Amino acid sequence: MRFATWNVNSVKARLPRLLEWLDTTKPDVLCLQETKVAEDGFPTAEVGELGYDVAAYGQGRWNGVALLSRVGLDEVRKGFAGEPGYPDPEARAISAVAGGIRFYSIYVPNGRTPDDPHYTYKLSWLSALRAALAAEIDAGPLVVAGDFNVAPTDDDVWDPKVFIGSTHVTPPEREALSEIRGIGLRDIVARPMKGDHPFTYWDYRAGMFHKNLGMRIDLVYATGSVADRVTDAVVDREARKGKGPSDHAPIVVDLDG
DNA sequence: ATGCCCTTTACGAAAGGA
Repeated sequence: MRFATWNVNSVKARLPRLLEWLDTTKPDVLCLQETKVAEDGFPTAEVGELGYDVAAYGQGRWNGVALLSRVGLDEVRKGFAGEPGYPDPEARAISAVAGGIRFYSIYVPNGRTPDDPHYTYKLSWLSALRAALAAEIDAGPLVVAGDFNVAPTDDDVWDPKVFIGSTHVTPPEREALSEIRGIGLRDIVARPMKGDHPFTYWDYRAGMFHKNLGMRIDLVYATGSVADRVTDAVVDREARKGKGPSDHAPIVVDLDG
């Protein structure tokens, strides 16, 4: 089984690239973030022609998550129990069972700056996610994948000095991720196609991608029942090249069986 | 070369991203 996660930064703007990527990479399950469309605007028919079922959760202009699967999609849930909003609910989490695994596609709030109310919201959201996951960690195999908007360690940013005083690297954010792992989830670290750091995001500006100045903020957390089956995990930086890419690259994970 | 910000709504410009 092959699954993947990808922040596409608008599924409409990325549709030609998404379809080409699906056709060549052929994941069984794909977790999408920042789709930026309401459910009725999702290109369900287009991905359906490639054999994928869709579960989408969107609100239009911002956010938006989805799951694509060609091995079934059951027990779809939009959001999670106790999920905070700002103050209204935002489309940042969707989960469903596919191929015997419950997959979460999540888009963690950005936080903006450490003194911004959105930062408090980010920490609350991560805490609520941990609680929701803890309640079902024993229910079966689980994968939580997506844009966590946190670089777990200083090795996960291209220059830690640049990020002093910024979000994505603060101790409370990193502790929130550690607490999520603490309920029984393992970080499936992908191998980079280039360099020593499996970065998944590179700013569009200033040739950051071409200098490989990125961040590892897209993550795959999985229960041991899934992690023990991993045969390969890679950041597909090919998908970040060329004309009209997302600013994030997909992570592709292969499982035995 | 992989190449120097993008997407949304809305029709100009502002917001958000990380």
